[in-house]
Amino acid sequence: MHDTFVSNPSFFKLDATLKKIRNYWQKNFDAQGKDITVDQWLLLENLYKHKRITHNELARLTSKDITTVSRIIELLVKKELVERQGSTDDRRKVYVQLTPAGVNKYKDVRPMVLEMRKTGWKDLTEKDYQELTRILDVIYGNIP
Amino acid sequence: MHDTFVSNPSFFKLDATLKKIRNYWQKNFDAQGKDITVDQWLLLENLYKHKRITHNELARLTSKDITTVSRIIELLVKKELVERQGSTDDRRKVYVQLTPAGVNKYKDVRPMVLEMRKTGWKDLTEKDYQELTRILDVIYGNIP
DNA sequence: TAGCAATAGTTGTTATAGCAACTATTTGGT
DNA sequence: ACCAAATAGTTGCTATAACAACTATTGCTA
Repeated sequence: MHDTFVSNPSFFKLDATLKKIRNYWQKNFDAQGKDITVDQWLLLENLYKHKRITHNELARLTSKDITTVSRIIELLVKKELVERQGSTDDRRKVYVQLTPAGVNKYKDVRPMVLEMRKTGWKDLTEKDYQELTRILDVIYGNIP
Repeated sequence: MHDTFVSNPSFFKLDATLKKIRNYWQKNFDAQGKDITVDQWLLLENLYKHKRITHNELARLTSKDITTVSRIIELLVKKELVERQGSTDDRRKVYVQLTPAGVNKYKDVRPMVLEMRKTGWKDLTEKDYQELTRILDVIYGNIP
């Protein structure tokens, strides 16, 4: 734990990298006329995987605030990619799931996402991936 | 470049880690009554280092959109931590620098930031830092 | 079982992010 | 010298992020 990295801008580098990725994804979505944002895509991905979940679970799965999830879902409902269903057993809960159009959107966009991930990882190895994962997990766990 | 990581959510992990750090920093700023946001701090840091620079340079240094910089500077000016000066040689340019109160704020907040960086890097080595830096730099460079 | 705490979700507000459109200047090519 | 292109910055708009306050339920406990 020397000053060399205590004073170094790792936060800045994480932020800059993430913005670069996010902008690249968004530009590609726009260029292909996908009419979707990066974060809307992340929710679609989780809804495809989990079929039918509450706002709360979706927030936990995506590391998003529940208010943010609520508003993104609102936009996805307007686009008719997602539908909400009030729970009958616990009337506080609202379940969310993809519409058929939402499933199509997922299948339509997914190949692009895989390609873009490949682009980001060019010249990096499986070991690099594991190292990145490990280091980020430690940092995440260190923070109270 | 196997499917194991092409399909894995590295974007998500970066995003989640960054949010964790950002929220931790902000909570600490608030708890100590620093009356400043994380991104405002990043600008202060750069202004302290570079003394007197334009919005444009600040945007480049921080990986922020120039419109975002313009608005954050506006808030810092309202807090009287920063002052703007129109350039005389090129009248499109606006130079920005810390006020004496801004310098004090920087010196007041900096020890907290160093402590929080230490917390994030607990149990990690200098080599880990270099690995993270290397991997993020490669990803950054891969993206057009 | 009455009442209070906890939980799920929405709404309001402020900040950051990025694009488009705009003004004001400066630069470059002819 | 003139006009088009480029540059610096601001403003308007939409989306994401987070906190606080609020409603509507459900669970817990005295």
